[in-house]
Amino acid sequence: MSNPTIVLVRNDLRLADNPALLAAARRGAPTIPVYIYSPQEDGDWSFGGATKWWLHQSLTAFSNSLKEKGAELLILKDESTLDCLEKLLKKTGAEAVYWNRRYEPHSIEIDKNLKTRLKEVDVEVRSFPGNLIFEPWTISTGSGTPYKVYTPYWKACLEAETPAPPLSPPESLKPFEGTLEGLQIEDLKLEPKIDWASGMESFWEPGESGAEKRLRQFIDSALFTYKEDRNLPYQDGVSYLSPYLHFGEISPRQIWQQVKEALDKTDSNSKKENARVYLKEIVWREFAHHILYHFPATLEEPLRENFEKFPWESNQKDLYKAWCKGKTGYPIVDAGMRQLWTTGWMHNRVRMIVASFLTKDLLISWQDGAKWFWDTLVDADLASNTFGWQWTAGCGADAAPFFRIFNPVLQGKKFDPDGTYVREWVPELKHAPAKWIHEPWEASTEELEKAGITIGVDYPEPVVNHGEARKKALDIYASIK
DNA sequence: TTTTGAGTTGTTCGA
DNA sequence: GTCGAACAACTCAAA
Repeated sequence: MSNPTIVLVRNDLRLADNPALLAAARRGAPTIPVYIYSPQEDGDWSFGGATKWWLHQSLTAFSNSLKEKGAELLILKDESTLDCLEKLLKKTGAEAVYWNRRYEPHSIEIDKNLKTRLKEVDVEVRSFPGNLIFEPWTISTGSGTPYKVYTPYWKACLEAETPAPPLSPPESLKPFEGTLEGLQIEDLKLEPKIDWASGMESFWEPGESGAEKRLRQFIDSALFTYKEDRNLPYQDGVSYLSPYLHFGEISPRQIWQQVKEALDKTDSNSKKENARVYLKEIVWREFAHHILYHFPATLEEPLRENFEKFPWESNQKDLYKAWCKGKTGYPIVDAGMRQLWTTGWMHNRVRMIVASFLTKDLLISWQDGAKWFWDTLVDADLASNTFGWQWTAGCGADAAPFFRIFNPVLQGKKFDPDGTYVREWVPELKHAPAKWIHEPWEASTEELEKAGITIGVDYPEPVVNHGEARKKALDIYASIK
């Protein structure tokens, strides 16, 4: 068994709980882990700027950890993964190709094709489940259809077979002795030309060890207060694991196991409840993948058909721009959009607020919102992004009832009562008192002057009147029923 | 096939 | 200031 094993590396940039890599190690032959960069194959969904930045850091980290195990990460670039792989097979005499499964429609297409073609030339091809806890086709309703409502889906997951415990990292990988001409990670040109990433660098540590640290930190300091604190954007009440999960620097099974252990160890019912709320969030990610797998058209189209005729505003470029740049005049919305722009991430509570504002106050399509998030989020994930946007717009699975329109002022007062979050991201309002920081247009001229703010000069006027916008949205929603 | 109960994350109005 | 009800049906999942 000396002919090498190729391991296709994708969004599974970790040594631990990596079934394909472990299987390659166990096969005993030299292992060639290869990352093939082929943006053309992703079509409309090629990597956004923030994703590229993260990927660059993460490939570097993964390449180093592979080295410690004895293997070299080969970096290649090609318009076709298949062509690239065929050349590599020829060059190396490899007889097996392993990978961990992907679940996005176009990824499935590519991987299916790879499998067929490679089998035709007698290569041993194996794909493994590693990036989800529950394979999307294993959870179904009593009548065999996919779930469209979360609660029964969650119950079905709990009743399904207990998730297998995560796998250990391979002890060592046998190196491939020949020479292979690969690219340097720098050659992929993933890093931005102009240096806009400094905000991200100070906030994030991409890579498997960064992921482990985050999880430990979260379990030690925030898991048991998660239920309430996850809603407060000025606090570290959330896990910050989304980008690590997206790139597979940690697996959901690893998270599940460690959180479950912490949950089982405590006797406090309240702590158990808090941990359970977090596990439910991990399963929301599974649900988003379940929906995209069974309804691939939801990438572009609403799951609920009556929304196909929704008259989204398509000529409001100025409003869209104001939203993107965080200049809507609604402080909590602007704070969120600027946090996103600076760090590549936004607190989930605020994601709901800005998404509700775009789709219901500005009546701009969820697709436009999803595109912006895709380009700016470091955790941009096709399944979660699509699902989240459809959910807020009211056209997705288990979606919010149409009359649930977030009031950006109330949300601000409720979840950022002192204005700490707003002051951090909207420095123009730094000296605004908590009393009116979420509605600066209500302040008197004296108060504004005292805080050094002139509305319309230092900080924008509200781009729409929320009360009126709400009424308009309700009318339209009523008309598409 | 029909029936029944239930459905993440809100807001507003009126007492 | 606080509280409960109304919002408007509809679709899903299971019995």
